[in-house]
Amino acid sequence: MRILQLHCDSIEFTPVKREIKSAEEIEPSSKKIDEVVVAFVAIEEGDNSIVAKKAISEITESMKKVGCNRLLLYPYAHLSSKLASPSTALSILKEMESLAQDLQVSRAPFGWTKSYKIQVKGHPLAENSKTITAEDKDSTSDAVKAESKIKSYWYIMSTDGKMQTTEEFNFAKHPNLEVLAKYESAKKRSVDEPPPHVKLMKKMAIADYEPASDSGNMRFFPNGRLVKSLIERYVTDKVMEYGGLEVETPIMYDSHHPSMASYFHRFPARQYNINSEGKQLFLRFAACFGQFLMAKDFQLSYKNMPLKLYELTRYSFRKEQSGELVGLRRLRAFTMPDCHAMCKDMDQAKEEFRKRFDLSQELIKGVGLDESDWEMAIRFTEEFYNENKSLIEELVKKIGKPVLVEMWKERFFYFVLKWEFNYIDNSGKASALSTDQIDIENGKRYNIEFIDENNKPQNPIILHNSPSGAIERVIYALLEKAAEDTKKGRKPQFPLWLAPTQVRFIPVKPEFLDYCERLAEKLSTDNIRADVDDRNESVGKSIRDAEIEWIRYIIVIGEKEVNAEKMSIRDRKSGNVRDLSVDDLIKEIKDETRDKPFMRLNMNRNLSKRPQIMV
RNA sequence: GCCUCGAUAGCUCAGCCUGGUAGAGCGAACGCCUCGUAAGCGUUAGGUCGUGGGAUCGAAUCCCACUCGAGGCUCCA
Repeated sequence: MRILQLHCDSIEFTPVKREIKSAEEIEPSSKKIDEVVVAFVAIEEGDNSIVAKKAISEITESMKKVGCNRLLLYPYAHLSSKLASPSTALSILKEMESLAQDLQVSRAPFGWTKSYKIQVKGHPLAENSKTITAEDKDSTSDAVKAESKIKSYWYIMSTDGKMQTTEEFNFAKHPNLEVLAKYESAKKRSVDEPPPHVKLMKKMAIADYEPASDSGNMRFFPNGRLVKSLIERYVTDKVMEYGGLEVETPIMYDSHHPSMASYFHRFPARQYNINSEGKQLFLRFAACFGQFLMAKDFQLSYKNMPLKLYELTRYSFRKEQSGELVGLRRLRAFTMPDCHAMCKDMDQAKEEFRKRFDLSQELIKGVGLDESDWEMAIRFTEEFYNENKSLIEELVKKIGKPVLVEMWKERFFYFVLKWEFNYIDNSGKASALSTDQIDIENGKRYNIEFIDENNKPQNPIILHNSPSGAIERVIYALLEKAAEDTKKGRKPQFPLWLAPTQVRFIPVKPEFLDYCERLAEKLSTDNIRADVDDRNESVGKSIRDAEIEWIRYIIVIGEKEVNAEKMSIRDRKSGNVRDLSVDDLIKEIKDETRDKPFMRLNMNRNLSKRPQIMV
């Protein structure tokens, strides 16, 4: 965007004739303004809401200096040779006009040939030109600056509810909590090697970077897609069991919709922006928008509450800073289960909050992360704590170990209480998995209303729960955990229900291939992922390859097996070779994967038919 | 976004300091072997040395810019 800014005694302009088809519909009459700053503005390709905001804040600033409060926005194409489309230009001008409501703002009509008379003042600040781009550093808005100023008080709360400062607390028995506390409050980092999951996600043919996309947008190979699908299915099933109603909402929204504009004003986002036909669209960074806009259109009574809407976003987008993107830990496009509960009052919200806490805890264990793998952080305002001590203490008691507390003197965010489970990885980094928040602001912002017992409209309190956190991040945690196992001399493995291959058959000689195929077929009709190494390789080589793929059950088939009831089964978990019948094996696998979703093998059953994805 | 480091065959890496026709292992193709619980043997193919520019008779190697990745800083509503 280019701006020529002039402090004037007066300007008088007259629309003469329409210059373009999309010119504004106006009554072409002359207009004279005295004591005014005129901003001649050319909207350029790539300009967006951020540029508009920045332009207005710069204009406002310089107007303060010259002591003038009256602004005229004057579309002026000739300042630039790479103009935006007229429709975009007009909508950005309108946006600037609405952003400048603190001033007496007016706007010359767009798309008209105008004649004008102008009398510019003669002082040193009277004339000024600006070039404004989205990339400039200064685009961080006041809200972001304010956010960085809020003061946090850090404590550790023990299971008996006792709070000690992080300095007082004895971390001897809680090394991971210490890592989290240091990570969050002191921002201490000490890492000099890449996180091991990055290597593993490639090696195990789970996922990889896609250079043709933007950074942080991953591709998932068949194995990765399978693992991801299973976790997605599991989380969705559990949330629906809890009572979440699954919905689907658009991935992009109009930045100028009143609810969005208000939200951005308060919480400026790092979002992907798309300009299309004059609309400034942004890619969602959570499912909130879609679900709130949907709930707003529902007719709700207190009898319908709590109303629980759920969506698994594929994808949510956050344009994180490039330096912060790592493997599957921090992405720009990610899959986020997001379940909102609209509650009629704080009592109901608190009751629901408890249920979701239990759900999240169950879920995170279900995907294969033990309590020792993660640490809880809980954040609240001082006021909320004083009024709701018992709720907070109850949650800590449920976790059964001390948690990190962040307390704010005043509320800045839209929530009064928030907790997360943080996975602590090999490099001592903490990443949030499950989380829930009590939101007392967005019900009103989005005009979500229900009719209460007294026939009065009310805004609900909204809970924001991601019961597992981003699915990619769950996979990251599982891979980091596997890397840790390797480091400690244990064999790494996926939980059996997530293993891309659960059982592998290896024939001693090609003549036993048919028998292997029949067994694999039998297992797959029983919903077990079994495959066959039909390559002409030595038995030793085939076993080695199966071990490298972390396959839980490896079964070598030869003369002995064909003629006997039992097979010798190499079990990765115990490390032993055991003799089991097919039926006993099926039963064992069924028992271990009970209550978990199943999907069929996502690769050809025969190894010789598979592409080599990662060596 | 800023600072530091890196990018060589499908994968993992050597070569770079000290410029002179591009190397290994794994993987792939083909052939031999027909095998009992972590790598059987041989042959062959495979590389604009991340991209673009510069200095040089000559660049994977020296210089600059960019892209992508890693670590740190910042950020994570």
